Amino acid sequence: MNKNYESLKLKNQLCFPIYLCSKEITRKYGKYLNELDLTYTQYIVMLYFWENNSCNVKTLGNTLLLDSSTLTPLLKKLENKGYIKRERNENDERNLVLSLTEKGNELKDKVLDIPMKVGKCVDINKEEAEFLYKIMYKILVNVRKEN
Amino acid sequence: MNKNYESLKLKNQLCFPIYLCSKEITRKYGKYLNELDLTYTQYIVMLYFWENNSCNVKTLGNTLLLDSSTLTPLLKKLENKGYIKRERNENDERNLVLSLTEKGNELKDKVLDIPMKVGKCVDINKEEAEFLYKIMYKILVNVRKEN
DNA sequence: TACAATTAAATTGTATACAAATTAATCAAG
DNA sequence: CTTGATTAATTTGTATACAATTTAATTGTA
Repeated sequence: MNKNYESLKLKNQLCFPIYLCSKEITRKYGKYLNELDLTYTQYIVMLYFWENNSCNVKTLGNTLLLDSSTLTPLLKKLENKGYIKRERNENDERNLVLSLTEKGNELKDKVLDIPMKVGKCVDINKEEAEFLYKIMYKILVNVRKEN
Repeated sequence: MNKNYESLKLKNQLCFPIYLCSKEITRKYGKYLNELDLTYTQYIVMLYFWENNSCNVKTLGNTLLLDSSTLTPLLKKLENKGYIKRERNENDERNLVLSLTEKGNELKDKVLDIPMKVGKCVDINKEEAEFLYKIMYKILVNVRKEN
C-alpha cells in the first residue's frame, strides 16, 4: 500500500527550473534596467511599443499575456515617466489608445546593449537557444489549450 | 548611421518565452491547487518539506531561490493552515526551525496526481523534457555567476 | 428605439517577489 | 569581558500577477 511519491520530488518537477530560470533572468535584466528606472515588465511593454506604434490595453495584454489589472497601473507609470501616451479612442471611448512618445522612442537607444549583456550571462550556444525557443513556444501553445 | 534594433524585437528575446512559459505553467498549477487552498509557491515550499523534514528560512531560501522577505509571510500562511510548525531554535534563537506537521504530511496524498495532470497539459516528450531540464539548469548556473 | 448582452478598462483583494533597512542574537578580536 | 562585526529573520516599500467584480460605453435585438 506504499505510494510512490517520486513525482513530487523537486528534481522531477520540470516546472521548477523554468520558474527559477524565469526569476533569475528577470532579476539579471532588472539589474541592468535599474539605472534606466525601468522594471523588467515595463521593459517588455516598451519592446512592444518600439515595434508597434500604437495599441489598446486588450491587444497589448493578449500579446504579453498580461491582465488589464496588471497593465493599467504599469501603463500609468510609463505615462508618468513620459514614455507613452494614454488617450481615449474618440470613436469608442471604451478603448485606450496607447502610443509611444518621442522620449519613449529615444529610450530605445539606451537599452540597445542590454539583451546582449544578458545573453552573455545566459551563455548558451545557438543550437541550444533555437531548441529552447521552439520548445518554449510548443509548451505555451499546449498549456494555453482549453482542457 | 542607422542603428540595428533587431535585438530589441520581442521574437528575438529568449527571455520572453521563458517568462511566458513560467507564468502560464504557474497559472495551470494554480488552477489545480486552488481547490486545495494552495498557491504555486506554497506548493513548491511544501514539496521541499515533503523531502526534508526540517530546515530554517535561509536553507529553504537558498534551495528555492527565494528571499526571506518572500518566505516569512508565506511560511506564516502555511503555519496558519496547519501544514508546518515555526519554532525558534533553542541553541541559536536567530534561527527558525521549520518542520512538517501531520496535516502537512497528509496533504502530500492530495496533490499526488497534480504533476501528472500539468505534465499532460505541457505535453512534451521525454527527450524534449530531458534537454529542457539540462539547459535550464545550465542557464541557472550561468546567470547566477558573479559578473 | 429601449434595453439586455457584450466589451474594454479599471478597481479590489490576495499573494508573490525582491531590494534595502531594521531587529535581535551570536561571534570574534583585542 | 566587551564591543564591533556578522548572521538570521523580519519589516518596509515598491512592483508585479491574476481572479473576480465593477464601471462605462457600445452593440444587437425585439
